[in-house]
Amino acid sequence: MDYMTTRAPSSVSAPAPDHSSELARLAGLLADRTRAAFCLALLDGRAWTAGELAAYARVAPSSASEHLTRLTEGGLLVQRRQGRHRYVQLASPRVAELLEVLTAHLEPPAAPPRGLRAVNASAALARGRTCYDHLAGRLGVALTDAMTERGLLDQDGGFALTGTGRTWFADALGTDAAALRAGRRPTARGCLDWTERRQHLAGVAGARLCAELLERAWVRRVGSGRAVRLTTTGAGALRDLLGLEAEALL
Amino acid sequence: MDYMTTRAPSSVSAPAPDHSSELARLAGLLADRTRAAFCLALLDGRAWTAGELAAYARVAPSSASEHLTRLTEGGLLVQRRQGRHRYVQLASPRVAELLEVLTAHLEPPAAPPRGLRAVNASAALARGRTCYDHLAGRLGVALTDAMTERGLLDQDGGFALTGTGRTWFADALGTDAAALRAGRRPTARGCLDWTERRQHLAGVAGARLCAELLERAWVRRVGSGRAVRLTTTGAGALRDLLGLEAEALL
DNA sequence: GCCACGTTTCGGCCGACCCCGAAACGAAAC
DNA sequence: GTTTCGTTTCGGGGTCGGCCGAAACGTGGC
Repeated sequence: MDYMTTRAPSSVSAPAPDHSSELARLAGLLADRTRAAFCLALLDGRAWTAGELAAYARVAPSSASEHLTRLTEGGLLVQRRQGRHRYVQLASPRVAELLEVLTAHLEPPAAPPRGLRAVNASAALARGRTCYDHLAGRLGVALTDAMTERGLLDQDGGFALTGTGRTWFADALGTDAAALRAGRRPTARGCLDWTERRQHLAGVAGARLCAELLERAWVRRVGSGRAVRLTTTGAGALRDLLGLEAEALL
Repeated sequence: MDYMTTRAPSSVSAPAPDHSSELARLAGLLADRTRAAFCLALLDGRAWTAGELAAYARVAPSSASEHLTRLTEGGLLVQRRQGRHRYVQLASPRVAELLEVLTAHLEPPAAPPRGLRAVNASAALARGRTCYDHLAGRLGVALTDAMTERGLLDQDGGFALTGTGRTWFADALGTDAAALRAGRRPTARGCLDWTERRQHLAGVAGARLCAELLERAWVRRVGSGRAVRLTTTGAGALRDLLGLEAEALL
């Protein structure tokens, strides 16, 4: 095996032990159409049953079961057994972020939706939806823009909540600064919106905002999917709080 | 959480056309030990020849060639043919970011380096190195910390350059605000350092900082790898500019 | 022109793994 | 108890893709 000893970039240290194997293993979890479909579906932040995912991805329940075991043992999903159901969910916001970064590298969607039902569904998703645990779609981007205009967010030098942004979270939403710095998760970060091709607010702040708006019924889930919709009271409240004119999102 | 008790996701639209196939295809590019090793090696930001990578990953040149073709056609690498050499490089900062996010999810390295040469090499890397086009290791983290203490960076509400940070870049480094907002690449973002387990400065600002320090010979590459080292003039200059006490990094 | 050498193409071998259906398991419903 | 139904395990078939060596290609050096 002479090629092993041929003129190598000799001083370039060892090939990072099995860092490469680890990376390959992680990527391999997503390197299958069915498993990728599972993860993208789970990106809505909710827990799905094994059967639901099997039907969604159009594979036999047995295949779905094996895939879920792999994804769980690989650390991407967590599961909870309840009666005769197996519920799975993304393991953490970090996994959601990983999926976001990967999908941001994909080609823009080529095929427009076909059929009336599909058109309606995709229109609802484009208007507003959850992205793991924060808000996305036109609603998410509009909120992010309004916060930026008000000086609550800084998108100019990166992506961060400003000082006034932190006091706004405390005063308007009752989320104080300590709650915004929970664990290692970043307080605020941008998440690329795949319908708007713009950034919207993610991180702890994005999650708190989403939870609070749902709690106050300013935003409501529509259907059983991840689509959400602004309520009329929500529109009024957000106009007061952020100067957001959002009639188009009702 | 009530959303966990769901029914069949019948109305949850189509399984996102072949978004899942696309994701699987992308992940598949990295789902191989050899290709992953190539990409991690290329994360130093430089161009490698096919033969160098083959020797590095300990595979036959023929195998390396096929892998490189796949990675290039998959969009992760770009190549340039020069004489009888084929130089490859990461396709963009976005690819570097993708690799960073993925490696951040890996287990912390289990095996400590063995052998004197390996220990020296890994010590040099831990002290300072390039991470694609910006600085990492203790040097990168120390710079980031100093900038944060001086109020040039905001790591509290996310990760962003402050107003004073932008003027600092203009005054101290001659990089004006326009140059910091080049294209869609974020001005500043955090990049998780895999030796320090802390964030260091990446994005356009991180790249400009690294380029400028190399240009002024405040930092110099050591060996042929990605390790870098602070020079004595550099230590003095950075003490003046940032109050950075960095004798340990010389 | 001829050789050296980095790279590529091709054929063949082999292991990994994705799919399914059949059967078993276990919890809930009756 | 029996039935129903979601899930899991197992075996088998087929494909995909990794690896290599041998030979061809093409550039640069002599």
